[in-house]
Amino acid sequence: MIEAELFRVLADPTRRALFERLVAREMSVSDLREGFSVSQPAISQHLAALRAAGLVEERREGRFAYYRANPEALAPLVNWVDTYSTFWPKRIERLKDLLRRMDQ
Amino acid sequence: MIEAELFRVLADPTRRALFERLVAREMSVSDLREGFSVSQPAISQHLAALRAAGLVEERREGRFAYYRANPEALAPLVNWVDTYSTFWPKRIERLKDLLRRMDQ
DNA sequence: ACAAGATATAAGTGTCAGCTTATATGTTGT
DNA sequence: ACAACATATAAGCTGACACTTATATCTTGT
Repeated sequence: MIEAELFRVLADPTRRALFERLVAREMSVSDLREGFSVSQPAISQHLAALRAAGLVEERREGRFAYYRANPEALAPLVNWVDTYSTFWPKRIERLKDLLRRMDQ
Repeated sequence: MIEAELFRVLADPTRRALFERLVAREMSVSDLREGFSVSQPAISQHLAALRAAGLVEERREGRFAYYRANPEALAPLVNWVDTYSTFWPKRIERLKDLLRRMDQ
């Protein structure tokens, strides 16, 4: 049942987009605001939700707050998906492609 | 963006539980009702949502409706999870090992 | 034909999540 | 010290959604 919070938190598109951007690189709240049409408090609230789920971590530096993704927190979701995605062959091919792309 | 509907539909715990039971085996709506505290219409509504997302399929037989899971519909979710959990270094190694073993 | 059964749809309701504006808290530079 | 800045928190509003009961639709057995 541990995946419940992850599903709930990641169900929101804005929150998913924030997480995705933070996987690429660490960013401040102001950085994150760019490209989103919501207010700064909304961003902060989403970050708090992601943080409560362990999906992002915060590093404070003066008046700035830098956030970065913690993909390991996806583990329960990965487990769930692995359990129920029984169509392995295609998935293996996709994983190979993915790893090839990342090796460069 | 294709994973959006999957996240939304699977965010509901009751719906996830229904899907999980239907992965194990095909069941009628009445069968599914057992173990849940919600009404029959609620079950039907959840099944309709799962069906719209392609996560379950229906087979009619007389006055019965038999549902079964279609795990392949998880593909976009699997893809998303793989994309972002691959940034988890240990998972990369695990996946590489897995693929090496499967190449033989 | 009709009653009982299985499921779906309709309509209404309450709750909650995400949004907003306003404000608080803490920090930096002058 | 104070103004500007970066972020967080508070409070209130609104829409979406999961639920309910009531009813419709279709099927089966007598």
